[in-house]
Amino acid sequence: MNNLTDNKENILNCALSLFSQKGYEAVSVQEIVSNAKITKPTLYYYFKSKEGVYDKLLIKYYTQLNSLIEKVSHYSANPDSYFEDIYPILVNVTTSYFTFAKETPLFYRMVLANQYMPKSSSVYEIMKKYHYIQHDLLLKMFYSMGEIHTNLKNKEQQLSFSYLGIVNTYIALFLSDKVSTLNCEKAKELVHQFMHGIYA
Amino acid sequence: MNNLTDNKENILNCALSLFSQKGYEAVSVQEIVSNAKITKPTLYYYFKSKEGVYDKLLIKYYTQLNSLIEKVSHYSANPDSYFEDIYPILVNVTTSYFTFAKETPLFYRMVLANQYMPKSSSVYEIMKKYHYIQHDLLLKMFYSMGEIHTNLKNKEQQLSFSYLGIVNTYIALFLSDKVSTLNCEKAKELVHQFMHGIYA
DNA sequence: TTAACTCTATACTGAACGGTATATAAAGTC
DNA sequence: GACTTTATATACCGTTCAGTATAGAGTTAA
Repeated sequence: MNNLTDNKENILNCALSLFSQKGYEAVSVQEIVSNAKITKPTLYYYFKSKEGVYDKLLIKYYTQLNSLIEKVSHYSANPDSYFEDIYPILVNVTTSYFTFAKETPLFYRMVLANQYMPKSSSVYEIMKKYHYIQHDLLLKMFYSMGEIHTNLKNKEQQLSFSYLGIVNTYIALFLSDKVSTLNCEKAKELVHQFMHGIYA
Repeated sequence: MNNLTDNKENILNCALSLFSQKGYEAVSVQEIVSNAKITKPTLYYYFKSKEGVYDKLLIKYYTQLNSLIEKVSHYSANPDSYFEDIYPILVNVTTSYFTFAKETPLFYRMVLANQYMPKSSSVYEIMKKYHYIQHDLLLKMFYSMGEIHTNLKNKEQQLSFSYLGIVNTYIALFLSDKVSTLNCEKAKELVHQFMHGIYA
């Protein structure tokens, strides 16, 4: 194997699978290279360290996720039209999350695990750089909504976190095979529940 | 140190702190015994293995959490009285979670991390025995509610998970010092939002 | 052909890992 | 006090850990 792209990608794919299944700490470099069918110095040649592998892996996937959320989370107010105001934005954001999770289930398992990663974990600081960008985007979005909708004012943070909390539980259910679909209908359902409560 | 209870408790306390901060895999037995100021054979005398420490730790705390939730999660219907039906049950359950998290913040950080623990983690099977009991209790509660309130019917699972998702995000915010209080008012606020949506 | 650069390997490093063998100290019982 | 049981230690075990030194293969340009 002498192709730069193939080797890097191969290593990242093996690392993704292993980190996703067992967590970073429990996966050894030896295990990654065994799965990738290369030797350790090759991995170190490309990535310098185990953490280097982790860093590049997170850059690769979080960049995608964050771009996706960045693209759909801009709130432009239409307070007089329910179907052109908060509702469609949240449906779009939710659908984007669902789409991403369906396309990259292994990575999304890592995203879920990262949500509550212990702060003294050896890779917390690396993870932090990428993971919380989406939080900022969502928070920004809710602050925009709070400017127009006064009953959201001063609740932006908890709404933003609650919303993401619900999205993540839906995705976790899907990834656990407890829910068979994650589509636009599900997104609408989720947003409807979030916006209007359990009776609606 | 020759007191059985003191040594066991001491070891468990050190393990709790370390597991909470760094995750099980990243904490070595040497580190635990150094913190506990004992030697390894002493730990092995009481707990047989590193996993034994983990198991006993989880039994100690999950038993408390699960009992607490068991006690307050029984739904007895009062559909004609809002303040004697779903609302107060959910407030009580939420308050119980808050109380537990405030009393045992270190352990609750572990609970949060356990929520999305990778399935091939070496301690997933141990954790699973204790962690999901609360899920079952909540699910059972929501099924009871769904028998009386037909608009909850067929949504029990996602409501149950969504509810816990929100509770956990509130607690996570508190544990991250992003929210200064977790009291009965906060619980009411959470339940109100959950039941009635973001505008209410 | 040679030199330089890129890529991949074998063999190795010292430290750390979970756990163990054995001796001894401390506590309990008769 | 003698004996038994419980509790704690020193020293050790084989394996695994992340990472490294060095050699060699392949490619390219002069």
